[in-house]
Amino acid sequence: MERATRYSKKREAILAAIQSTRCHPSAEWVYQRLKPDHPDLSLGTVYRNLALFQANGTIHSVGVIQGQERFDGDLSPHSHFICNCCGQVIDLPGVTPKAGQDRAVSRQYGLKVQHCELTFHGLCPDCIQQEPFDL
Amino acid sequence: MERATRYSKKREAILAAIQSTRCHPSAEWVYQRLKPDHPDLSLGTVYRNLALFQANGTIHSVGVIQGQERFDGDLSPHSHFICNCCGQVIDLPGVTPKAGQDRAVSRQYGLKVQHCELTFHGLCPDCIQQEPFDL
DNA sequence: ATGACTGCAAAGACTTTGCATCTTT
DNA sequence: AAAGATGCAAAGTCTTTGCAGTCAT
Repeated sequence: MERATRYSKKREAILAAIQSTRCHPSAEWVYQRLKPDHPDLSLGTVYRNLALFQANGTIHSVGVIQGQERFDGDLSPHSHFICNCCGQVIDLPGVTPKAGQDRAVSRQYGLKVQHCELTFHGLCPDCIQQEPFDL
Repeated sequence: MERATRYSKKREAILAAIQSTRCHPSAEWVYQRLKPDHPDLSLGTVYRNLALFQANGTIHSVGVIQGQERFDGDLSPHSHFICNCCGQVIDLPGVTPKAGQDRAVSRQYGLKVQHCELTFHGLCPDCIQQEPFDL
């Protein structure tokens, strides 16, 4: 038997915060973002709800970047670029893995592929500018 | 001026440990692995050397899996499958992103792509077997 | 009322770091 | 001898969790 889920104003606000930004937020970011309107919000609640959203597939994890886990509320197929310098995550709509590659891998290796992600790493426009030229 | 690097028996052993396994080890794994032969090895040294290897490109990070960062000493182009259940990382030789996609992304988005990775998530053969069938 | 949700603060897990000591060159 | 590398333990970060009080149904 699975645990029932009730309505919660803060849960709603946490999800809305994630879904209304393209910055791929961390728990701390969500907390700081909502703190002004929800002065009694606690970081523990943010973490608990992020775990819940992840478990039921409402959001995805982008992975741990510079020590903090980052989340994405956009479930449409797209890839990410992660800046090695500032940690910014940039969406790459339209960029996808080869079609059918997940099924090919499943068959070929006897795995059950549930998810596939393509990620690019490097320097974002901002950090390219700030790079020293004599290196 | 950059800092010189001297020889160190432990550094050599740490690198050898990573390069001689396909398990994509964590710092703790390397530490436990070398402890018998190097009783005075400390975890701090493992971390410091892992950071060094990563900085000079001798090893890659596979990312943080279930709380621990995992590393890969195999620099040849290949992809990874990560088990959502046990955290095991499996190499997928021959599985690669679309050719030229990194350059396309660089151009299209004004980024400087340095690295691109394709990762699959799901259940490994071991965990498929242990899955309950009535779910 | 019942069971879920939350705040708070403590605990946990992993990683980093300061400093004295030991090694390599 | 100089500068790097290490052990040890303390400190740092991010995340999880226990418990008592609060809220939704």
